[in-house]
Amino acid sequence: MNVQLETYNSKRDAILNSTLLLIKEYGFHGTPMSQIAKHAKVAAGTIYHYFDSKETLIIELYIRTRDQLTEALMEGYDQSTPYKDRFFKLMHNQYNFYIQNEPAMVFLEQYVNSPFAKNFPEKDSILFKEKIISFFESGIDGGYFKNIDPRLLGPTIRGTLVAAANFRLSEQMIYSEDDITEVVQIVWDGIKRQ
Amino acid sequence: MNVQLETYNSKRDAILNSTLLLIKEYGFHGTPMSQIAKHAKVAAGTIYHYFDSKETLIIELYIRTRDQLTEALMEGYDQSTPYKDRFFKLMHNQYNFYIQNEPAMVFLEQYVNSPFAKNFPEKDSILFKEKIISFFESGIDGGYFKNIDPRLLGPTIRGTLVAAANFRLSEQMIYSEDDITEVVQIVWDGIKRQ
DNA sequence: TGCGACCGAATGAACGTTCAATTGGAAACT
DNA sequence: AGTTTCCAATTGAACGTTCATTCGGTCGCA
Repeated sequence: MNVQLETYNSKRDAILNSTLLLIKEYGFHGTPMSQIAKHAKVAAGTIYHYFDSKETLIIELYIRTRDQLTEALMEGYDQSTPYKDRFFKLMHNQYNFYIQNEPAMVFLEQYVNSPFAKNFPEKDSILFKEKIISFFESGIDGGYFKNIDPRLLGPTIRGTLVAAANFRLSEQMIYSEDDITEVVQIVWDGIKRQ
Repeated sequence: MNVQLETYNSKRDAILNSTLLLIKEYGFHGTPMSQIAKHAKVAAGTIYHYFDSKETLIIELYIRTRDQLTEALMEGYDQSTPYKDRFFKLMHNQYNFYIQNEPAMVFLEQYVNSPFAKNFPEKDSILFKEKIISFFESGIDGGYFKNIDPRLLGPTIRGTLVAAANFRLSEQMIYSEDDITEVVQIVWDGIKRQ
């Protein structure tokens, strides 16, 4: 049953995976549908069985990738642990996701800076954003953070983690838990109440 | 003489300016040469009098924009003032540049995440990067900063400032000097020796 | 008169998308 | 159980459009 479901989706997934890899390598405009088809080992027409157009293909790839990031973020989240531990856990998860999924990180960064992002309202992820924002708000209310607009915190943290992950990856460094902690410490020290 | 020089370059500049604005709006693949020509009020063929191809046009636009950022960064830099003041001055300048040149910021962000950046060696700007890195090194040696790999500091700071500038701009906020200082303070507190 | 700046229609390649045809496998029927 | 029916999945050649680039020609100035 599960196997059947996977079989059913296998081509769709292959198309999405190929799109992710090729876009990381050649960018949006540098990856024709024909190349995606070839890489995914399907015919060009097959892509249009699963996606209306190249644009919706990319938007659906964004949704899938963003959801993967969300899931990775939440892994091991434990409401009962101290706030600072939860914060560090979230940061570690995010940084690890970037390091372990370079194509996903590159794609997300390209996407958010592209016109696609403007033309596509985020819909359901708004709920997630509100969860994150309320998490920051409780950090401010609890006296852990400076009194910063909580909507500013998300992008700021993302900016730092992405920059650090990019650097680690481009330098081909073997990363360790110490590395990660060093970067997360920069974020924490930056926004914590002094 | 200067006037003649400006006249000589006016179409070239118009092409570069139009490219910047259109790419911010529609992205790389969304701005055809014909549209650039129309916006710059020149014929399509004229672009090829100044640039070999669309790719070199974009690369030269990157060089010009990056040099504008560099110049803005260095404005009012005074070697004789205290280190912390110089650091804050640099951060203010960078943040102000982003806020006041949104198309430039968006373009730079798109560019660094695009395949162009990989295929084009940076050449001369390496000198500038080394200046920045040695500035950070002296911050570490002087005991102001944590002992972080100085090559990590540049991108990390850029990530924070870009994220903050993006947020300010997207929220249509009137920004004030206090705003800027708040963001710079996050950067400073993050990397300073505790 | 010569030359660089400039024009814009023409060119041809590349691309996203379509579609008529084929396959395969599951239900419906005998 | 075998046969037919049916439709979703898949194919890849073909289509029409878009786009970067070219090129023959005009203009204006030295």
